[in-house]
Amino acid sequence: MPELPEVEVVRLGIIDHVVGRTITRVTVHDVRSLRRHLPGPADFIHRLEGRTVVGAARRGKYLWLQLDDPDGGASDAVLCHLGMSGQFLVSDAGAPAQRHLRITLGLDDPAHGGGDTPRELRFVDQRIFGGMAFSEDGAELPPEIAHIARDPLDPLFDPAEFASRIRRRQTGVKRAILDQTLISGVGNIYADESLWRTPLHYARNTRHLRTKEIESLLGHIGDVMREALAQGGTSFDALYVNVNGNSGYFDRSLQAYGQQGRPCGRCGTLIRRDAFMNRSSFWCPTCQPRPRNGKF
DNA sequence: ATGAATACCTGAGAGC
DNA sequence: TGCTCTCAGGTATTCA
Repeated sequence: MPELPEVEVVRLGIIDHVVGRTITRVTVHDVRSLRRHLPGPADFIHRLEGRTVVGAARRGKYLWLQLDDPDGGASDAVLCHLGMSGQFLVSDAGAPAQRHLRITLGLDDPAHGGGDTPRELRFVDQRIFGGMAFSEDGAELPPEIAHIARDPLDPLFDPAEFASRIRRRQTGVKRAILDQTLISGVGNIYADESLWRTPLHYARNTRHLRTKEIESLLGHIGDVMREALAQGGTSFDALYVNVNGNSGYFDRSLQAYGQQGRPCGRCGTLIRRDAFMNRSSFWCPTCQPRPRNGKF
């Protein structure tokens, strides 16, 4: 389940394979992966073919390929979201199609004059929660995601503003940190891990959080993401990228997520699992006591 | 405006 | 064995 660290691993994994390359041919295998590109697949293909990728950027869980501006006009982008199951692969053009291949971007390398084996950037996505869209004038920040807050790894992320905004909310703290307009990049796994570390129960009311609790939570969100990124950042092959969004973090370091019935690493109490927001929350009943009256 | 619920998706696994 | 059901969850949309 790609959250911020996994998306950053993907960005780092593909960047050297796409920057400086021209998109020669676009194949849309499944139009559902273009759900957010309203003009449709023909328009998507037309706008991409012939453009050169000059960079790859990210905010939260969104990733975008920055395109050159041949007319000296607006600098466009290809906006991508991995959803639940999205992957990017760099493949030889002749390699057989993957099972859930949705979109293929054929790449040319002008610097090598076509002498190398042609490569493709392939978007594979089993559940089609992710997708791609052409973003006009979106190179710096796609307007489609301008409402998304900066993420905790962004140097311009403002902790004081976050503290101020979250305290004006009247909801559970986990709902708040999953809200991408307050802080981006946090998904269910890192939400539970951060809340366990702080520790805070997921239903604690944002309005009654103490300043120290917000500061601590924010610190742990940043820590858990940096640790996950450090573990995932070394796992991809430099030449044939198969970035599957699995940073390798899951197997070793999770203290709460998916740990129901196992002893808490801090106190030994068995970790519990609750249904929450059509998903699950994992928490330690001793370290993260359930609030009473929605307060503490 | 804010908060909460729902639709969108596929496949693995459980239960019968 | 084959069927039905449940579960995984990020985001846009809809409703209160």
